[in-house]
Amino acid sequence: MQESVIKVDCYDLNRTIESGQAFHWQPLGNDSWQTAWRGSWYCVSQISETHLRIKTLSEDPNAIPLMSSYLQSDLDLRRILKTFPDDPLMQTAVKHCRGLRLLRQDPWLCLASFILSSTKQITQIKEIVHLLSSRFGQPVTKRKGSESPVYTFPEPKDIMNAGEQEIRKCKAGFRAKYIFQCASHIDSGRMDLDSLRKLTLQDARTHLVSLPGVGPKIADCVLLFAYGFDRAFPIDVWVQRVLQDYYFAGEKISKQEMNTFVHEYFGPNAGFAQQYLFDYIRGLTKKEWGDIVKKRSHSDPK
DNA sequence: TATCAGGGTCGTT
DNA sequence: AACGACCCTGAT
Repeated sequence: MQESVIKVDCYDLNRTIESGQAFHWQPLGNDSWQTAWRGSWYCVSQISETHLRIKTLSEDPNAIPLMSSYLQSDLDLRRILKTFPDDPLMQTAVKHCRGLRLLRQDPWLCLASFILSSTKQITQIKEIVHLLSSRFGQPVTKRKGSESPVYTFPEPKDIMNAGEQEIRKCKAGFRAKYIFQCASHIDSGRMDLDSLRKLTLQDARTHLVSLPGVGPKIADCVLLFAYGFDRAFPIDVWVQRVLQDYYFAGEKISKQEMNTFVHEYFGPNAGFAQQYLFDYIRGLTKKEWGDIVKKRSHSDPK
């Protein structure tokens, strides 16, 4: 067992893991989460405002640093927040999301997760990821034969061997075909996810969008949550609502204009800002959101 | 019981 | 650019 306590500044582990960017973590007590990652069991706990603890059964001497990198625990969050636009909604979101970070995930798991995400709720996405892992992944236990194991997410090869019908049985629905086809592209070498790291945002995006079942939104999620392209800005139903209702006050606008606005307005860390807006408004009632929109139209008519 | 929406994409007008 | 199809489940 390897164990290490790492110092952090303004890191909210629970909020980060539950913010709809990663789907393969399981709660283990109040402020602890476990997962199977890189073939081993891992547990991350928030032990104070300023410290996280990482435990793992991995023998890899780099296991802890790799998990730290995944957690992005040494990122200077204040520096990021300073670049956000100074409008009431954004600043309220910043207060609400205190300690929310972006993770740096594995491209394949991230890609598969967000293919599964289309018109699904976050709890459903987690369930599908869990079903796929428990049926076609590799079991990993904290102690031999004790508690119920956690499972690694299946590799593309495992998905291929399982077959589309079995993927479908994990409640994947029409997404099963896409997962299967993407696995095929990757396993055969027609798509090399690692090679995308070296590309520009636009080039990497073009490659991702060429995959079956991957459109602009899912591509942007992978670019942001796995590759760390800070300007990638996924526009899902919630963020679309924010842009339409709040920033454009109901005014009709083309996708093109919207992308231009987002890039210029939210700046170099647009993706981070997007996640804050997403996490904030997702928790609001319809009425609360309506009130915010109303207030904005009084104070700042466009 | 019926309808809607949930971190979309694809193929067709 | 707009629209239905695609699977399926929980909430209203």
